Order: sequence, then C-alpha cells, then structure tokens
Amino acid sequence: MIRIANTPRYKTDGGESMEIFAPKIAVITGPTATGKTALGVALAKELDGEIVSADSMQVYRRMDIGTAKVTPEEMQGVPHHMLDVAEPIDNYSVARYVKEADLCVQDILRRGKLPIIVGGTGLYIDSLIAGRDFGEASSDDSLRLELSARYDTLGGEKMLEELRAFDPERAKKLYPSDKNRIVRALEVYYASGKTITEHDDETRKLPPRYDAAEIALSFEDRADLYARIDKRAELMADSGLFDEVRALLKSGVPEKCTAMQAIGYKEAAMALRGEISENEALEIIKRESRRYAKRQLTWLRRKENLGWILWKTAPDFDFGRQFSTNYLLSHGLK
RNA sequence: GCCUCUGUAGCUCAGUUGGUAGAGCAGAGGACUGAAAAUCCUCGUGUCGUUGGUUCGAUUCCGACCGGAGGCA
Repeated sequence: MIRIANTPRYKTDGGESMEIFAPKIAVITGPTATGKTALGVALAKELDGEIVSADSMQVYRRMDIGTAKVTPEEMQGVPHHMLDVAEPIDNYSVARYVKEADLCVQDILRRGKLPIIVGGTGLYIDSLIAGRDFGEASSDDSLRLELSARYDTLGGEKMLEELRAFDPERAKKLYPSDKNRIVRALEVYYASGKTITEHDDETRKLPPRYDAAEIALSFEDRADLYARIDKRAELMADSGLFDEVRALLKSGVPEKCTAMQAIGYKEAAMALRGEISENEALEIIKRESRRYAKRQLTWLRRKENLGWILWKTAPDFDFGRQFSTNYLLSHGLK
C-alpha cells in the first residue's frame, strides 16, 4: 500500500521557513523506445499506481501508431491518464498539459494511489513537477501569428533588437535565428506587460509542487538504442502508419498544425503528397527519431537525482521493476 | 590477357601547378519556462590503397603491386 511519507520543508525567498505539502510521485522517463510504457505498467501493478502520460503527441486522438501509444491490452487494466485528451487540430501546449495533468495527479492522490508519470517530454514533466504557471496571457493565437509574420519580414536581428529594448537579459540569451523563443518573449511582454525574464524568475521562486522520484531509462550502448529505434520505425510503417496519417489528413487535419509536426507524421505526409517515396520517408523517420532521442538524453543528462537504468542490449523488465521499486522506496515512497 | 578510368573523414566527393587536406551528408556535444516529436547553437587528423623511386620534401610526379568500374579481345 502506498502512503505519502513525509512533508518536506522549503524556504521561501523571503528567508522565512514555510512548510509546504509536496506530495511524492514517481516518474519514469527516458528517450524514445526504451520501454517506459511497459515498465510503467509493471510498476503500477506492483505499487498500486496509475499512469499519467507525459507525452506531447500522445495527447492527440487518432494518433496511435506513430506515437507508439499504449494499447488497451498493454495497459493490463492499469488506468492511464492524459492520453487522447485533444483533437489533432487543437495545438496542445505545456500550459494546458500542466493544468490537466495536475488535476489527474491530484485525483489519484486523493484516492490514495501512487501517480506514476510516464513519458519522454521533458518540458512537460519538469513543468508539472515544478507546478509552473504560464499565466493567462495570449490565449488566442492572433498576437503570436502577427509576431511570427513580423519576424519573417523583418528578420531575427530586428526582432531581437525590439526585445532588447525592454528585456536585454533574455535578448542576450537568444540567437537571432531562434524564432520560436524570440516570438514567445515578445508575446509574453505585449500580452501581459511583464517580461519573460520576470515571469521566469517568479516561477523559479515557487517551491516545487511535487516531490518526484525520477527514473530514467536508456541503453548502455547508444548503438543499441538506435537499432531499437530503427526497428520500431519499421514496425510502425508495417502496422499502418501511412494509413493513419492518410486518415488524419482526409479528416481535415491541417498539415501545419502542431500534431502534424510529430516525427513520423510530417514525413508520412510528404510521402502521401508524392514528394518522396515511402521508403525515403521511413529512412528520414528513423534518422529524426535518433536525433530526437539524442536531444532527450541531453535534456536528462543535466538533471541531478535521476535513477538511471541502462539496458544492456534489450530491456530486462524484471530487473527494471526491482530496481525501480527499490529506488522509489528509498526515496520515501512506501 | 591488353587498354582506359578510379582508390582522400563512417558515406558521397573536392583539392594540393610537389611544402602532410576540406565540403555536404551521417555522427557527436550543448541550450531549452504557453509549438518541445518543436526551436536553436557549437564541433572536421584522416596510415590521402600498398610499396619502391625521383626530390631538401610526395597524398600530389614516375614504376610495380593490390582493390573497384568500364572497354577491347
């Protein structure tokens, strides 16, 4: 039976000590194709937990094959949350994820179960644990679209200059070519009157909302990870990835929406348009997936207090379950 | 068997009128606070096929040998 062990003590910036209830939760993360889903289910069964997915693409309905979403059989009766919570045309975001996933976690805790966050979207996981508030600014996209268009005509240098006028600190950190971040920095300021630097500083001061014990999965040898990714991409193609994408496009999902930026989907769309062959698409999907995994590793490597499980050549879930259980217990989850 | 072309970074190739070499792709490292499966930054030493010769000096010129491609018999 799971019990929330203790109440950690955090200091506020004012120097006053303040007691805050930060519930303990478990996290299973790691690059793509390392067995997070299977280990999550095994742990949930052993520890009486429920899964909260942390995957920016599995939130979309009807995107199953290309996102390697758990199947009902694989769930083995374990409740899964944060899957299929959006339409592909929705343009999901971290802000929305934190709000919705937090409700799930709270509900699970209220019922006395262990929330197990499982997924590879590092930003989503960290934001959920930190309890980041992204504000209400710019809930409609008009401002962002306008800024984006301005960036395209004026260029990055001009836009950075504009940002530098009120937020030199952020401007210094950004390259002119980093369109997304420049646009966002401007957007935050114009919509809220607050610079993104101020906003970030404020959220950084907040004590973490959860006390997370995090386990990361990967392979000892990078080559094994890549071989697994390649194999899985081929499996996806054989299982009907192209049909899935065809159906999405046919149902009116625009090609430039967030969901269609997913690896596997944008390449399949290119093939369906006849720009490349399906085989070429598959090769690009493999390559992009490998690069994605590498970025995920970069994200994870900088974190302290990660319990790493490095598979030899293939996942060993018996070992994984044991290691994880011990790890979680030693981190106060009992 | 003879002739021609060819052998340079993991791959495709460029180049040095002789002073030990550089692009693209692949790959590696990093950043990341409302697109994050997104967006962006940085990184190029390799017996220049092997072995003799010419030369102060050869990957570059010459010879032989070993691969590869094509042609003639």
